[in-house]
This record gives sequence, structure tokens and C-alpha cells, in this order.
Amino acid sequence: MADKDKLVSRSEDFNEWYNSVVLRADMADYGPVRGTMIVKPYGWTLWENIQQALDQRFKATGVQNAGFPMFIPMSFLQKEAKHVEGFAPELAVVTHGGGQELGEPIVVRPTSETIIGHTYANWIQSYRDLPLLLNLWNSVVRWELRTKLFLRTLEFYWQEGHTAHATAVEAAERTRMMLDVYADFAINEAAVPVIRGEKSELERFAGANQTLTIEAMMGDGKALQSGTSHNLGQNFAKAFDIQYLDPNNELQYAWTTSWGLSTRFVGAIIMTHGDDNGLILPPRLAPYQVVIVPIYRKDAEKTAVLTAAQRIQQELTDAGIRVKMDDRDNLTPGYKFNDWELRGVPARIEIGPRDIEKNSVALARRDVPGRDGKQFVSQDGLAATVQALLVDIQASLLTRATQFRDENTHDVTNYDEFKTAVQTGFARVWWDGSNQEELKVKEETKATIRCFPLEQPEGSGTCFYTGRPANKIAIFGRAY
RNA sequence: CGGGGCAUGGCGCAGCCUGGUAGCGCGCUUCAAUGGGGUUGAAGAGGUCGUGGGUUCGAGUCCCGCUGCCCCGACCA
Repeated sequence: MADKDKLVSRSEDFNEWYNSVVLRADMADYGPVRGTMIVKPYGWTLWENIQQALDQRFKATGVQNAGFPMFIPMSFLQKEAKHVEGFAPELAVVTHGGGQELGEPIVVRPTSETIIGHTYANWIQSYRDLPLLLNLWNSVVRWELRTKLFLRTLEFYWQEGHTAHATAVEAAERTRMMLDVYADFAINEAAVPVIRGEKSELERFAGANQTLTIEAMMGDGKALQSGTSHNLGQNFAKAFDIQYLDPNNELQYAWTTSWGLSTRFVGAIIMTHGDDNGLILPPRLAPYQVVIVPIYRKDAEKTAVLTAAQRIQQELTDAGIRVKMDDRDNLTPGYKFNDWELRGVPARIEIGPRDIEKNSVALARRDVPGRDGKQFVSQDGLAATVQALLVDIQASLLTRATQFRDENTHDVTNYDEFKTAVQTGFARVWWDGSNQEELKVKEETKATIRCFPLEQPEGSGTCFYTGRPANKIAIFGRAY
């Protein structure tokens, strides 16, 4: 294997590993404007599979999809004080249109709470109009200066759900329900173990009363906020006048929520499962679950091998497996093996003249590198064999990632241990600090409160930082 | 926004100091062999050297302006 073709190892330079793997696996490319991203078909298919898994879960809870404008009047942003304060620095503002200077500048949506608030105010008159449950699949723009493909780009794709409810309790339930949807998706579709928790006041969404989050640990021990669900209380209802008449004919403000998950999650999958050979995609979301590499020398062999390979492709496709046949004629099998491993295809079938004779194929699993992951199996019942293997790979990925996270999460009781823990992973601590103290910790260690886990232990303890009695546990980590 | 660097075929770079007809690797095209872990050989295609000005008989190379991008620091999903 030529050195120049090898990836930088993750331990050597995780950042460089990530960048080259994204480019070389054909997931994405850089756009011509600084900070923009072009998602290539392979990356976009992965995103489509994510979309599909989420979309059906949303719809199962009564949510409908809709489309809203990307342009929002500047004045809308200014109606919710904290919201505008949070987003002002990263807005893209349109000042000219059709060759004319605009009377009021228009912003490109950084998120749609304001235009949703404006619209919901018109749509909602009565308690009979509630709950109102919409979701948008769109892209938003936030003027980021430091960019990284999928993780932080000037424009990114996501979904944003927006709901309005008659009561505080209902809104709180919805906020939690969508968090659970995200967690279920992350764990069971992406095999990304996540911690459900609540954000600290400092990390909360601009304009929310409560932000719930799923936090994942990447392969370098850093945290990635992978999805968020916000309880907006009556903040936006009051700013935009979303009122309804209740059954007693009394005017009430509605309670709203919003929740989002972005193409950032693609980055989460890459950094959770990848190894030094490239991506490892979870079978349930992988664009191709199996790649077939035919092997032959002479023309006579070629015909026989390709015929068998095509038959197998058809059998697997009929069984509902996503299959790619790599019949490129100008590349050697060895090259193809490495290529598809880099791209993270969960399983590979090699079929050559020897297999034709023996009615077998070589079946390799991506999560076990090298020859250890390769076995020779019968062509009979191959679809079932592959199905079972994919299920097994999916489960192994989750187990492995969960183990990694737990091994790199440490319960610590003093600042020195804390500093060591957040070098390589998460620190789980009793916390009773103020906002100022939280900022101080961030300054001194670069670690932030990722969340207060929803699952809290019984009892209380001593804050590792202030020494005061504390009644809640926080997870700290360095974050993307 | 503050500090540093870079700009030359699709990509990565050399050439600049010391001015004289633009080169290397990868990739791409064609052909042949090869093919069970990153395969060879041969023949090709492809560049107004980021941009505007200046110096000079002559500028990729020297000088000045502009623009863009990358890296490092403060904000973010």
C-alpha cells in the first residue's frame, strides 16, 4: 500500500483525518464562497436516509411538513429581545433587490421561530386550532467564520419543528417527546449513543425557557450536540401575539416549542464510527449496505463471474438490501476494497472464479478490518446471511461506541481530576456553580457543561468546583 | 474582527532569491498486459502563472495597489 494513499491516523491528527475522509469518501466538497458546502450524492443519500428515519417518526406524532420563506423581515428578528441578541452577530442581511435598495433590510433565516410566530398569530384564533404541529425541511444561514464540513458551515440543511399548544404542560411534553424521538433515532438508526439532558442557562437557545439536548462523544473524546428541543414558553407567543380563545371565551397566549437536527449529524456518524481506514456507516442509514466486487482474469471468467454477481445483486435487492455493484474495469480488486472501506460500506461481497466453482462468496464486514472480518459463505441463502450480518454490524457499532464513551467518561470530585478527564472525554460532576463560575471553568479548561442528564442519581453531593452542596450532576466536555 | 501565510493545468507542488519561449507528481483519455488487499508499460489531452498598474528590449520571477483563500486566536448547531 502506497503511503501517500493512506489516511492520516485518527490518533495522529483527528482533524486532518476528518477533513480528508469527508472529501475522499465523496461525501462533500467546498463551495466557492468561503464557508459553504457542496453535499455530493453519496453524502446526500446518507442525509436522505436520516431524513426518512426522522420524518416517519415526526409524522407518527402528528406532525405535518410545510415550507416557509427563507427571507424574513429584519423587524421580526427584533421582536424577541434575547433571540435577536443571540443571532444578530451571525445574520446574513439582504439590502438590495432588483437593483434597488430595500426600504427594510431582509434577513436570510438563521432559524424560523420569528416568521413562524408571525404566521401562527394569524392562524390561531381558538383552542380548537391547537395544537399546531409543523416541521420544515430547509436550509438556514448563520455567518460562521470558522468552518468545517458538516459540522460548521455558513449554510446548513436541517429540519426545524415548530409547535403551538394550549397549555404549558402540553408544550413541555412535546419538548420532551421530540427529544426522545431524536434519542431513539440516534441510538437505533445511527448507532450513536447519546446522553439526553438539559442545557445550562448559558448554553440555552436564544429565546427559550428550556433547551433539551442529545449529546454524543466523538472518536477524539470531544462532545457533539447532535439535536436540540426547546421549550419556548410564551416568549414568542407574547412577542408575536399568538393568542387564542379558550373554552371559557378568555384570551390566552399559546405555548410554543421548536426542535431541530441538522446535517451536523452526518459529522456525528463519521466521527463516532470511523476508523483509520475511513468511514464506517451504520447499516440502517448507509447509502449502500453491501458492495459487490467481481474478480476475474480472462474474458471467459469475466462472463461467468459477472453473471453470478448480477444474480446475487438481484437476490439481495429483492430482499430489500441496498447493493452496489462495482464493475469498474480499470481498477484492481485491491483498490476497490480500500476504496469502499474508505467510504464506509458496512459489508462487501467478493466473487471470483474460485467461488463460482465452490458456490461460495467472500463476505467481509467493515467493522472488523483485514482478513479477520472476512469469511467464505455459501451462495445459497446469501440474502439471509447478509441480512443477519447487517443486523450484527449495526448492533456491534452501538456497543463499541457506547463502550468507548463510558470508558472515557469519568466521575470526578476535584478540579485536578476534572482537568485530566476533559482532556480525553467527559467529566461527570456534582455542580452548583453560577454562570460566572461556569464561564471561568470554560476559560481555564475549554470544557463546558454539555448537559444536566435527565437521569439524575438519588441524593446530593459536593460541587467539584465551588465546594458547595450540590443537588445535580452535570456532564462537562470540550465541544465541537 | 486581530496576527501569520499562500495564490502557477482538475488536485498537490517546483520554478521567483540571481528576469530570457512553463515543469514535476497525482488524476484524466486511448491501447496493451495485469486482476483474491491501493498493478504496470506506452502514447496523448490539458496552463492568457488571481487581478490592475509600474520597471525592463523582455516579467510566473522585481516594485506598488486590489481581491480571494487557508491557518492561528474571540462567537456558534
